[in-house]
Amino acid sequence: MPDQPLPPLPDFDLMGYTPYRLAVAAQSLSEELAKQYKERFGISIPEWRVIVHVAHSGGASVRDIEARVGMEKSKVSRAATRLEERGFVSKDINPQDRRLIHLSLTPEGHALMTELLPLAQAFQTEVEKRLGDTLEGFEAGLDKIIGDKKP
Amino acid sequence: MPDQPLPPLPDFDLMGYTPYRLAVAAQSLSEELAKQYKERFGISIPEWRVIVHVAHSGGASVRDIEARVGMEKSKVSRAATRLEERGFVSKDINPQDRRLIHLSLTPEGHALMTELLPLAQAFQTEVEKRLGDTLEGFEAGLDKIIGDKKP
DNA sequence: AGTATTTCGTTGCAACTGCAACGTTGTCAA
DNA sequence: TTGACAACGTTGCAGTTGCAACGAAATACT
Repeated sequence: MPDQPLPPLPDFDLMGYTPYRLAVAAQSLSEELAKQYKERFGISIPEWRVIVHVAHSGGASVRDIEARVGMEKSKVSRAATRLEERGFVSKDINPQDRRLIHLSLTPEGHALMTELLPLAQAFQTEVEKRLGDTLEGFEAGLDKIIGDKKP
Repeated sequence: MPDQPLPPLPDFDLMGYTPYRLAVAAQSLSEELAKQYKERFGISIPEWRVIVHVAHSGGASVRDIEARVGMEKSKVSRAATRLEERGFVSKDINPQDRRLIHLSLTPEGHALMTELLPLAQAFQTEVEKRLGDTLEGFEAGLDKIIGDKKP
């Protein structure tokens, strides 16, 4: 007696599933980018995000980065520690509120960013070129997924 | 003597950086989806990807999934082991090539997918609705980033 | 004032990850 | 056939992750 009593499943193609496709695309792009500065500067993705935000904001607390960049605070904390150990950022307590840690670029960190940022910009340009005329629609879609987070 | 000798950095906004935005969007969508079946079925993302591919292909080897889904083979292996321990898939050695492990759904796994897939489909529909008229351009952009992988 | 509550950053812990090394099995060629 | 080589899946290991718990510091409440 054959076991055919199971009703067929709805046919579901993972390769056409948007959340999956999005995850694959993100991983692909992230790895491609990370590879560049990982092997050249020894900077991981969390460290990259922290230092870029510090550079852009000109000094921020762990909580700032947690909120703006959407990283776990422990992740931020450990990334900041590694960056400090390497001499790229300094961690100072905020005298006004001594719970806060003020992260800022050291001269070495500044020098690092001077090398790193043009590289990142070039990658952005290359991505835009690859997206071609779909760029606009693509970015619009990203906006809709991310939602507005501009306080 | 003030320390102003540092040349200003190119102003770089992480929030407008496509690779970063893509990563955030992917994480957001993945977490939103994973939350549903994680707390209801105790299935992690790697497990989800494996079992969906097994269900769709009607049986696959670890290597198949590694190639098609883009997961590390050790990750596939461990996810498959967990799924087997929970009774959702069975791992049998392929008699033709005894190096290969044939993963297939158990009746319990089939039942799980019967519950899970409609949920996933509903999420897809919701995402499409959220993307609205940007859906087409967005998917086209994903295609350009992922590259064609349809053997 | 003094006390409770909240916020901030760090740390302990268990789970997960990627990578290399391994044993097993199959393939190829001498 | 035999031996070298490649493919497959698992496992050991070190590094990373998220979560909860923690101490220190600030704020709110009485």
